[in-house]
Amino acid sequence: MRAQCAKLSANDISHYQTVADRRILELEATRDLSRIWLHVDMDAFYAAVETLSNPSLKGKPMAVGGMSMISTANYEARRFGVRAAMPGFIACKLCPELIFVPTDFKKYTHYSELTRKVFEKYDLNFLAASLDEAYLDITEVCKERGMSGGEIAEELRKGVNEETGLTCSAGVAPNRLLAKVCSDINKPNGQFVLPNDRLAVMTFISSVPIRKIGGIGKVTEHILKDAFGINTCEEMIQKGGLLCALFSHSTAGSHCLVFFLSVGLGIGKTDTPQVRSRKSISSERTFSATDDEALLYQKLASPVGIVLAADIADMLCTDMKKEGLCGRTLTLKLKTASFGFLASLQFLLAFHLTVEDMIKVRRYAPLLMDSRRAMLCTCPTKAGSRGMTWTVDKILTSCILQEMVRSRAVTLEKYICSCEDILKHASKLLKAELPISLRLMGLRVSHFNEDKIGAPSDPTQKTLTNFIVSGDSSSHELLHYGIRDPVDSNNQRDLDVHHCTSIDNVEAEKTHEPSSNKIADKVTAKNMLGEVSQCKEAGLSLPGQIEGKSADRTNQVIMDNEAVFSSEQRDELVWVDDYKCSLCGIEMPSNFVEERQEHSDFHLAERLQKDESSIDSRTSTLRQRLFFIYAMYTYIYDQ
DNA sequence: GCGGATCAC
DNA sequence: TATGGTGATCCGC
Repeated sequence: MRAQCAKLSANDISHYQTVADRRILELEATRDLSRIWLHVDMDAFYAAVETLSNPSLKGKPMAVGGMSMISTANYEARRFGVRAAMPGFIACKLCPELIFVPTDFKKYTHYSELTRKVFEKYDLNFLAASLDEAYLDITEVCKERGMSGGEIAEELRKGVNEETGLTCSAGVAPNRLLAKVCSDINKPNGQFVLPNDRLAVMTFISSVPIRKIGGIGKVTEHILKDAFGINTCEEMIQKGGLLCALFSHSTAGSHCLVFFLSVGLGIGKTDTPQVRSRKSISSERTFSATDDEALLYQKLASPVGIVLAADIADMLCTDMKKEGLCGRTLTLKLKTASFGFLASLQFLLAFHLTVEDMIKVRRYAPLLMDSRRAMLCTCPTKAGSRGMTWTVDKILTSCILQEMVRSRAVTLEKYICSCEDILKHASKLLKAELPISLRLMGLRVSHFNEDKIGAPSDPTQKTLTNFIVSGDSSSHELLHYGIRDPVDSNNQRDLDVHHCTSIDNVEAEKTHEPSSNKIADKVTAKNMLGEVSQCKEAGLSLPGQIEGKSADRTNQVIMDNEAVFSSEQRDELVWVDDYKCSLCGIEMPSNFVEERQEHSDFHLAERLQKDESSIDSRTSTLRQRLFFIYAMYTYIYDQ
């Protein structure tokens, strides 16, 4: 975005500034100062509830959660820097005295209900944002009782305290966006009132840091700061021209111009939306990374007879039954083990990576993670290619250490809710990903039965599969092209897996390295030093030890390899009669452009694999093989 | 409709 | 030793 900013001419900027100014005027015209909204936020809710049921915790630093993750911490613990969403073992280091209390949602739900009974007295249609937060439209109650927003807030907070013994904070403002910001100002056990006055709102919002705004998270904050120099809401307006030039004009979304400008103006929603029904239901578990297929299947569902608590499909099914839901889209979520640090280190050392290169590595990381897919897949993550500015630090953390999340979904013809159905389709989704090493799996069902209400679709219209199978279609031969119901594509998948077994050698080969690069390898200082010295032995040059082997030379080698691949092997695939693959005989019409490309890639991958093993037997220093793998991925990625 | 990404709590 | 779980939404195919 910075680059795009730089490209703008003075003319462009003044043009966009005009457009932005017009938008600002339009938005200003929509400003609604007629409502009074109140945002209530319970203070350290879970921690406070736990203290209530165990008063001996009072005054001591305490956190709700475990060694893996903390949900919330009381104010004593916060003084040490302990925060929600912090891993427990880190919190321990910050505060060795810290007391841990496991989460108990039953308790929190109970107290949440008590608070909501109080909220109801002020707004029957209040919006519950979570167990411990709610928005109330107190316009009417203020009028009826002739009280100010501040007075109502005082009374409500007192009521909550009497009812529960807990304290809360409140913000009163003309809209929800502002009310939320306000409730944070005098936290804990305090309140802040922003009057329904345009000047007051503008003065208030001008100095608010953008991160305080709901919807602006870590990433958006970083983009706005880094690319536009926007730190406060006021600057949203000042840099309106730039924002206008680079953000979409769509009317919704937290990443659109209208949203950013309204934040700058302190404009937010004032309506009471109708209660929205849920759109999906899911269950997921984190576990210690494994690539054991039986174990992975077992995480989805235990073998018959053995019921484990951590059975994802069963948990989901139970929840669905509770809510009486049936859905027809099933999504499998996967979190792969973190990208091996040692593997990354080898890349760094081998290629003297610049920042640019590191971005590439991140792009290739998913390919490296999963060599089988890498050969067929042409879609690595695009995150690194969006022109975001990356600090070296950011790259190191996200490129090397960040785990990768994927999802795979099917939409079925029938609505499902039984554990068997969920499991059947989930297993197929998982099967297509094997082999893989995972540390999390999750299942989500969406596209519920009720979704249809109000949808313009014609229930009598047949699906494509039905259309073909039922014989309405005159082109029965379509079936001969291998078009199947995706749900029933097991055979095809099996074929892929079979074809790809040879490719797994890339991965298998790694285990023959002097020290293995297995995913989720433990990284210790000792380990790392050992690895570096082994890199040396294997002929890898290290920074500062480079003679003729400069980064340029490295690039040259890669480019040479690329050139060879492109000229010789790219065109060797011939479609006989423009129809049949000369290598394996598979039939594919010429208009299946992408499918054909993928098919060629597959044969290419096969070929590369063979080449690599022959090189491996001839010479093969670690360095050479890294070159080879790098070039291979580069080529496939570019394809 | 799918998959990645972001966000809230 | 060790960095969660649930749900929503948006964007670009």
